[in-house]
Amino acid sequence: MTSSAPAPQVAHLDADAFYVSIELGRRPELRGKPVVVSGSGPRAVVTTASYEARRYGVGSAMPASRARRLCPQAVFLAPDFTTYRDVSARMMKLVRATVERVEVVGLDEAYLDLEGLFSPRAAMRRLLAEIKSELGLTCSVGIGPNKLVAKVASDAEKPAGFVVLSREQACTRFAGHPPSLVPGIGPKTAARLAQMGYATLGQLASAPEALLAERFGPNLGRELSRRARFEHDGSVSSARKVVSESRERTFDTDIADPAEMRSVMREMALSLCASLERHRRRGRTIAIKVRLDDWTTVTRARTVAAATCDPDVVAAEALRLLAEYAPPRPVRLLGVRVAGLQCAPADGEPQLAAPGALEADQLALPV
DNA sequence: TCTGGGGTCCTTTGACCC
DNA sequence: TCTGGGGTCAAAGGACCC
Repeated sequence: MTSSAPAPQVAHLDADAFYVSIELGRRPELRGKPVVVSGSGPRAVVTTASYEARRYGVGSAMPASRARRLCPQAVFLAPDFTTYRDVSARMMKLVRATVERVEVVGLDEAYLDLEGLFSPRAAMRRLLAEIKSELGLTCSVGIGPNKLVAKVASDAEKPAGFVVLSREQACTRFAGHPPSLVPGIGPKTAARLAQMGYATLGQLASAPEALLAERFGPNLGRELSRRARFEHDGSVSSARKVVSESRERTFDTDIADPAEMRSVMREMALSLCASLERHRRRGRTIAIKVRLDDWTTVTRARTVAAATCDPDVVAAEALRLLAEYAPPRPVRLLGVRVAGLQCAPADGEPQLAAPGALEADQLALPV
């Protein structure tokens, strides 16, 4: 490398087995044992598994019933999101005391803009030590020239990893890994790529971009090609706008009784509106989601004249949409959503129309 | 093996307007 | 009058992420 401008440095900080670690903090007798945080119903899934439980094949998003079969001796704990949110807030406070620009992604991870830091690596080491001593949590860190490299690097040596890579090093190191290693390439896209003969990031990186564009559309095609080369120019942005809020519920057993569906829908609309009200949010688009017993998922939406968080309006519209769809089979999930959110006007003030002047950004895949 | 909940964003399609 | 193109908006579906 010669005289190119110094690459911006980004860190990705990711708490290891976050929920489980918090639980172990208050139940130290469980340390070293397989521990699983999951719901309790027949259709619950695993939220987090300790590394001991992972050795038995237990992993996130797996049905809890299967986790129990794989590891019957595991201790199953119900999630306590109130505490997790609290610990997360304390962790992010420590992060912000170290770095000015922080992009929080979920409760347990964040991107940090290291620009301007005197000694980024030393600063990150100190931050890790602080998080460990104050909260008892171990984190993994990835550092790279962009968010994509940082993210994949932080995942590479979990738990307690500390991996610094240039873009070129990332390309070399992960060339033999499947494309799904990269965020934004999920199972569906990975399967299509595999069918085209691109089973590794190295192969994908040398695929003709025109071919990818033809198969996946110009935006995603180009993005796949760039990601395979670990190119990414999204910046670390502290402010994200909430665009929708929802409630949904999966039933322990499917329901077929319309009256029961209406009752659940009403209940969720009330809870949703209470939260919208609390956050001074209103939205114009009211949508429902219905998942049938055969897993087909249908959404229906209607945009109303004025933004609202009125439970009567939201519930009535949701019930109307449900009646119009009239689920033809038993239902396993119902949901309600309010989108097109805007902040409520100050009392008595008329609401200005949203400018809607969003930047024409590049394809906004995660990372 | 039988798949949560809460989100974001993209693509496609169709309506409507100029 | 007919046709086409472009822009915008809304709806629906789907992929993906934590």
